[in-house]
Amino acid sequence: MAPKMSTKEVQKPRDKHFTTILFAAQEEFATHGLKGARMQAIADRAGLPKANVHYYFKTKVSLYLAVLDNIIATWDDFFNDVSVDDDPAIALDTFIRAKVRLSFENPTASRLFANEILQGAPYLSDYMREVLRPWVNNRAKVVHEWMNAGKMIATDPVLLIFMIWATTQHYADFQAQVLGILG
Amino acid sequence: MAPKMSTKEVQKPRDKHFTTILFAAQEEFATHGLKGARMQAIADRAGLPKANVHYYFKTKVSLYLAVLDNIIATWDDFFNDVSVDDDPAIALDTFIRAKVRLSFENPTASRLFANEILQGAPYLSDYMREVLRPWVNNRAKVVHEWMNAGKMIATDPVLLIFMIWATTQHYADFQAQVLGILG
DNA sequence: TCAAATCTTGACCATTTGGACAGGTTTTAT
DNA sequence: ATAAAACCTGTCCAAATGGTCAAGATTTGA
Repeated sequence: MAPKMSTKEVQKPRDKHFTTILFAAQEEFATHGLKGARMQAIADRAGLPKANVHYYFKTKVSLYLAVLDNIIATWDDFFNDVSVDDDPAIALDTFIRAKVRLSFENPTASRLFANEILQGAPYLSDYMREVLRPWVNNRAKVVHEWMNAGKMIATDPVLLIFMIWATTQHYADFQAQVLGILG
Repeated sequence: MAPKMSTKEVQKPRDKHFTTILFAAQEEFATHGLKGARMQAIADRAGLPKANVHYYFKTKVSLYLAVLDNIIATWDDFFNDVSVDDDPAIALDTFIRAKVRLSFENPTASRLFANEILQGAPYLSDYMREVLRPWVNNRAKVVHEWMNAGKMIATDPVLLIFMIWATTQHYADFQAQVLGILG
């Protein structure tokens, strides 16, 4: 897979196009999915000849993986923002705010991630099992403490997290629908 | 566009394949979108030769439109289930139950519809403006009455409807994620 | 019964698409 | 300065894809 962009590195001027392509690909994949995306369309979005895109990313799948990798890196940073040792109220508040901010700042990434999951996460199954699942269980523990302290009505913590996730995700994903109906 | 399947008609035995293809296409389009869907894959799902699919639906776009049309017909029935004159509590309850039921009974349709909206609803814009928007405003009125009666905390009724929509939609759309994380 | 209408499908075609590649240009290191 | 490394891109190609078609099979109606 392509060089990691996740942790900030001294970015050689020549790598400029690398980032450009990554973003162009993110939009194309988010709109049309892996199969629907066209390398030519990605090249056009990036303002580069198609052959140049292929210089940076050998195949369409490797480009797709690089985009996913990039998104996950962003989200990892966000996941680490909240600690289990925090006050439950603060942790939950931080979670909601961070999720809303991410969904609005980078709706394309949210959409692409959603699309991948809608297909059964074929390229993310390992990540799902090893990273996302433990993280949710970890967050759920915090919520559970909160309930035990009598600070909120008892309910399934995991389901609560999913409800928050769903609501914020929805606003990122359904911009067009919301705008169309709310005017 | 192809013959309406929405309202039940006496279904000639020869139209059997018509429905089969419609369902196969719904799944393929829901998974891969319009561009990503392959006519051959739809034919395979339907257990028919590709040429036979083209006999019933001239082009991929016309098949896509027929699928959308079919989904909208189902949802229209559901929209009409709730009346403005109902007691607000009952209306809201009915809305939630109907939406949850629909999302679970036919998650593929929900997903396909979501996918279409994610791309700015290019094939649904008229429907969005003329049907979906007035309907939401209509539902919002019911919720508003409820608030005025002091039966619930005051908030934006339209936003409330979207929150309900988002939560139920999410469970339909993200089956894979939920299963992967909840086990 | 039998001809018209409808349905079925293998074979085929034009276009699109992902990707290879050679030859050229620019940057980097010494 | 200069050679090696990295980058750029026009051109090409094999495979995939949406769609056509003609010839045959089946159903329908009178």
